[in-house]
Amino acid sequence: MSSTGVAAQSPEGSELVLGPLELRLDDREALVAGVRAALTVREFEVLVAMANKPDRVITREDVYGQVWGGRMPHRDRAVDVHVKRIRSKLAVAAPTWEFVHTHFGIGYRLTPQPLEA
Amino acid sequence: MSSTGVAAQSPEGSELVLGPLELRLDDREALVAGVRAALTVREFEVLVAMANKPDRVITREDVYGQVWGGRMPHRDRAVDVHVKRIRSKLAVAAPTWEFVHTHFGIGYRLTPQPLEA
DNA sequence: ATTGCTTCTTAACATCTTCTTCACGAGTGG
DNA sequence: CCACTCGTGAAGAAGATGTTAAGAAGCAAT
Repeated sequence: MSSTGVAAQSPEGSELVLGPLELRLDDREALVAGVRAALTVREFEVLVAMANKPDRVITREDVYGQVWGGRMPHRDRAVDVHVKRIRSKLAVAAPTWEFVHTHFGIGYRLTPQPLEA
Repeated sequence: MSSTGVAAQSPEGSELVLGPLELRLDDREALVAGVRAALTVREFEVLVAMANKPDRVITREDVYGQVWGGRMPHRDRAVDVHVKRIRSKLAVAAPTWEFVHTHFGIGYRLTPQPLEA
């Protein structure tokens, strides 16, 4: 666990907090503004992979390696599809926030950001 | 927002209270909205295992360890079957409440919750 | 020990969820 | 304009969970 960024420990166990986002690692549960996000196991793992480098760009290959293990097959879209579902579910729980940002040709970046100034 | 799912310990006999759910540990008796739920010993123990971590996800392995002891055999369904019966009996006593929630691929979570939001 | 009753376990089948992949359209940058 | 990347919806397969039933195992009373 040599993660960078804003990590926090809870009495219940290890827990990652990023703005309104709360990731309970032992329960594999994600809360957004206190609301359960109902992520699947894979979705949660993808989100955690990004959360381990908060506010930093992470490549698909990197995410794939952390979640699926091994090398990502050429043109595999698994990460994209999971990111899409993560976005949808987080948007339901916190419609005024943006979380996952796309970096074209590179990967994604997890940065909680209020929509509309 | 957070007026449901309040856990409490009684100083008198040991007793767990979760919303309309009341677990009398000494008597091994479960009351739902004041009504006796007539759980069997195993059912009661499974329910207590979940009640020890209210509103938190608990794995089948964890439940199994607490109730049966030792490691859960691969593909064992005992926990599931007991959860099913617990659900049925609690539903009889409190038809408008949901208690045990499934976390796919992980386990269960005990959170008293009124139906029909 | 035997009977009668309750509870537990296991198995089998039914249903649901999730993961993966495909396809196509939209977006991006040269 | 072209090649590539990404967003998105849908469908099938694999796997997990729900559900029911039957028999085994416990248990109390005889």
